[in-house]
Amino acid sequence: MDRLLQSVKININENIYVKDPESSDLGKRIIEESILMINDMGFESFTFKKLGAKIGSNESSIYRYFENKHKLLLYLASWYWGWLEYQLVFATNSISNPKEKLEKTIEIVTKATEEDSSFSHINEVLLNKIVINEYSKSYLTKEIDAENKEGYFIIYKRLVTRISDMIKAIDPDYPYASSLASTILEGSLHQYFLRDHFPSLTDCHAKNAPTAYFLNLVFSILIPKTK
Amino acid sequence: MDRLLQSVKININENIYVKDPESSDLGKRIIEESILMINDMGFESFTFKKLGAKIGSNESSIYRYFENKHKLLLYLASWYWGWLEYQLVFATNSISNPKEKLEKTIEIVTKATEEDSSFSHINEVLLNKIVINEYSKSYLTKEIDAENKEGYFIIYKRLVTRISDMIKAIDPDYPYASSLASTILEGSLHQYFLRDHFPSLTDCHAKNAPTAYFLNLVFSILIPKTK
DNA sequence: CATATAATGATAGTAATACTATTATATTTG
DNA sequence: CAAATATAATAGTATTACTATCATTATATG
Repeated sequence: MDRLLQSVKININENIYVKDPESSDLGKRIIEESILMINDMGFESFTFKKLGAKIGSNESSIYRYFENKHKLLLYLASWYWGWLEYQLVFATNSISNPKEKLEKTIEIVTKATEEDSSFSHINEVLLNKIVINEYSKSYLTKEIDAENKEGYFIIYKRLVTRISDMIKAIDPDYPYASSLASTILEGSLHQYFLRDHFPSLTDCHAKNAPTAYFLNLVFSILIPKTK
Repeated sequence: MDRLLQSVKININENIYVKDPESSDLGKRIIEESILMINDMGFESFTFKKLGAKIGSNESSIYRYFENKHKLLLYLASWYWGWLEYQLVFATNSISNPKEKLEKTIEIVTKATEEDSSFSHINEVLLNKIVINEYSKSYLTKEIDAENKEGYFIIYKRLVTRISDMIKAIDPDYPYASSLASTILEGSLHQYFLRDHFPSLTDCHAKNAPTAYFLNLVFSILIPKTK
């Protein structure tokens, strides 16, 4: 990744945290270790008490950063989507050809995650796994409408909207640009999950196969004329 | 729905329950009321204690039917997918034209659920809502591989395979039949969720719009020649 | 450099959850 | 009617998800 990112901070809705974890060493350790732990033991088994023990800190100290583990998950997910959005904008900004631009976008949002050394306390590869396995749980709740109103999902929504806009730029008459955009993002996570746990339900077995699947899918729909 | 269903029992893996809830009045009340409660309060807030209070029974009695609420969710989901599979097979069995057959299938698995009077203690409309909002939680767990091995997801997998086979029947050269089939099933649930909570991320606002979206998607991919 | 302020840590406590175990009481069936 | 089975009632446990209070340790500022 470009060194430009080293001076970039992913901007996350301030209401998600009590105290910005980027603002202190303890905060960064909370983020760093929670990624490892949630990936290891799953979100259900993960607790602030266990996290405290692991980072040699106290449960009560962690509560000064996040109200609860749900909010921590929202933070991690927002960070991930913000990071992905940055990569997307950075890589596609200079592309003027709409088809090429969408191609590059699909590639970026569906490819296997690679480590980014710009954020030393965040393991992007594991964070991607967390998003695959846990992201749905952050919005499949009874509080969804209230939390959406609070803006806890803006980054994700902005990402979908960006992709939707690119689809419209290619085919203004296609009536399902938003649905297709959300299908790409959500569907990509799902294909990776299937690959690992229900291999018979997917054809995405090779590295970056989801990219090939979605490229084929999207451009079969949008540009059947050029076939 | 056809009266044939009245003599049909949805067959669910016996390891999901301790005692078959279909085998007693209390069992049926557990299923009936748990659907209402999970729909009302969400799976997280739902407990066997609350369910017991609601049906005028005891927490410990419910544990004689299901080990825990996770297993109950697996049961409800299996029942839903089994019910949907039955409808699908019933409605498409006599269709010999592969394209028509897949069309009918997409229609059935993506359309809004309607009440089926054949199973008086099960509210299919609410059960569909539960599947939309909670199904992912049943497999996004650390126990997924063990539970998959136990066969807790066979009905769902069989459904995806059926759709995948129909796709292959239309285009044997399309290399992503399984991925496309899983995208239809999972994507349909997701579009309904978006419609209710993130309307800007979907174009599926009208009744049964997901059906139109997926019909267009699938047949743009599979039969671009006939366009 | 002293001291105020903020950050962190330690300890305790609570209500609820997700159970298990035991015993009592109905209900069914042979 | 007796035996077996199903259900209900009660109690108990470890863990979770916090809240509250107070002590200690950094750090910042005057």
